[in-house]
Amino acid sequence: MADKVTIADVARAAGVSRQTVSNALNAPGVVREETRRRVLDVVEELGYRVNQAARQMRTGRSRLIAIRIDPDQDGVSGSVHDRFLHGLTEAAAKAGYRVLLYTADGDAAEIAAFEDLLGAHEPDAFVLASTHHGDRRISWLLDNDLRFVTFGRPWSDLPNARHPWVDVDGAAGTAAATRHLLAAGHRRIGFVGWPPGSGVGDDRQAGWATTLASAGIAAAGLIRVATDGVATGEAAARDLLTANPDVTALVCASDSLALGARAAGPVAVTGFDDTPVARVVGLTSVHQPLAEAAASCVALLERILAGDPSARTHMLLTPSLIVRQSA
Amino acid sequence: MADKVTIADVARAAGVSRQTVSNALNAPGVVREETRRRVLDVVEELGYRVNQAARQMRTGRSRLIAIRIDPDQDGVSGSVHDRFLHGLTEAAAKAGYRVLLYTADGDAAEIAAFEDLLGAHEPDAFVLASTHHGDRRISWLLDNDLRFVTFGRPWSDLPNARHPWVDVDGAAGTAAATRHLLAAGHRRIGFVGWPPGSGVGDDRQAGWATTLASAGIAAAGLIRVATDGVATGEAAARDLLTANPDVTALVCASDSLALGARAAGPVAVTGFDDTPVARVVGLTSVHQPLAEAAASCVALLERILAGDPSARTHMLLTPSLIVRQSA
DNA sequence: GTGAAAGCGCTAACAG
DNA sequence: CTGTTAGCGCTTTCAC
Repeated sequence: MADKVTIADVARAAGVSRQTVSNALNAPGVVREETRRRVLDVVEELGYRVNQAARQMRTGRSRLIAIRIDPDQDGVSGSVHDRFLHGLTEAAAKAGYRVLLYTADGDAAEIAAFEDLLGAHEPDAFVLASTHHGDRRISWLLDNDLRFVTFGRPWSDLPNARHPWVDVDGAAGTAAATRHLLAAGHRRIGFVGWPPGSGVGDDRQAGWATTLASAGIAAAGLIRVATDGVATGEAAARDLLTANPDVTALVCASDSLALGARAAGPVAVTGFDDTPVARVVGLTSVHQPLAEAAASCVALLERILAGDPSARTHMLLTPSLIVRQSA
Repeated sequence: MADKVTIADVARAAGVSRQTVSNALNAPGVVREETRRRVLDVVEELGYRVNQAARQMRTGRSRLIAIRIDPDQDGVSGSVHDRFLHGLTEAAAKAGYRVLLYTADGDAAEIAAFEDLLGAHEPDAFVLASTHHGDRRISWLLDNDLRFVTFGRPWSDLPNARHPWVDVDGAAGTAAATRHLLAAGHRRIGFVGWPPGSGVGDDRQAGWATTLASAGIAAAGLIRVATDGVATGEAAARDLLTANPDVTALVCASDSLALGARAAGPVAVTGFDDTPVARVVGLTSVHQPLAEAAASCVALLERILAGDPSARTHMLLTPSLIVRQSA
């Protein structure tokens, strides 16, 4: 590490004042083109880099984006968050931001983490993943007038809940899976999902239900719920198939459930998330465009941080169906 | 967010000087117990938190630990890095540090990232995962006298390569797997691994070989290598079984290979990494204590950052075998 | 266009 | 044990 080179060094070498260097870097229009050039050359030559801490003291901006990292929950779909995180880091870097990690167990703990972080490293924004009904983190951030984007739409309509979000259209995913099964000739298509009330789960179920409905096929009675997991998926699928022996295909709300369903009988099965497991065992699954979702989060954040009020929007991305042997 | 409360506010409220507040927080021994108490009470009451940027300008320490995040490589074992990252974030938080992420494609790019980071956010230390032969990142960090720990031992003996590292004993893992198979009555036990020269792979192979040797069983000719992956694992295992029809068990260098090997014939199989896939399909696999590894990295880093020269050590952790149906 | 001055919040050094 | 002074590197006024 060449020892610390400050703005003063650059100014001296370029024969200008410190302020001119700062302007050349931050307000390109203010400095004569020729001067700017010379300054930038010197910057390059000396390997000068602005010191974030100093800049932050002055501007109050850290160029840091904070996000929580969890232990892979059910294990199988842990890779989803992982891929999102990678995309976020990459997109953030392109926009001149870095990603700061924190952990927290539960909403209350996460809010405490917000306070901690804000007092210490002062991230410019937060990215909240896995939003849920009555998400207190969101109202807290809103109440405190902080900048953030959620990856996941606001499932409960908070009174003042106009915050920017990015999400993947789960219903579109299961709809694609259902259409695929219909095209393959299946007519009795069941659904294995999660207990109602989980936002994400309800959404996925809706995609299946509406697709069947618009195809003029009754779907009633073909639903079984389970907490996420392979064993529970198998049990649920077995129940469903016992009650409805004519069912030939199952759309599942997750790869875990699908894996279980697959073991429950000789039916076509689709999963959700396109996890490594799906790839390995040849499971047809709905793939979420996570890198794109992450990039969208950063794009939204950039506008928000630039003070663009029209950035209080949302983006709903469409997933794609990866067809493999299982269906 | 209660608006920014500075050290001056605390000093005023506590009726002491700014410096005394700073001392109460940073040098507990220097301040009278009663004063310290009062100051801390006020700190609590006002919700004061030290501003990192300001502190960093003074002390030159950011309380940031940087680590690279990759897209899940082969997909299957992506969860390994994920779990490590979670453990690192948690352990770092306990030690008062935060984890900063960056991406880089290749050693050269990563070195450029080091320079960037060091100039801007100035992380106090780096954690390098997936070390490899002739790792130029390590020599660069060493040359620049920077603080870091590697998760993975130094595979090439650099001349000045006395840096702290944490690793999991891969050989012990495959040895445990091999012993398990021997105990189950297997006598002809093959190995499916990666091409030689990969450090990690060679280590895992050695565990299998030495265990068989010390059991007085010849292992020659029972090795097949493949680039990591399910398909390649299956092909390699098929070859091996064709050439050695008496083989009844296979120790594999990864869960991917093991998954493939399993499909190659009716043999007992063990994998490595205890990935979600292994759990789901019931594959016996070697489990790495990643949270512990991460905590060890942080512990080492803490000592290094405290200037403890004896911290230039290493820690080799022992993995455990998770026995499932496959073996 | 360019330069000089001030100060963000903190802590190391010193004086009391 | 406590208080004062100074300055980390940068950018936001404000003169020139």
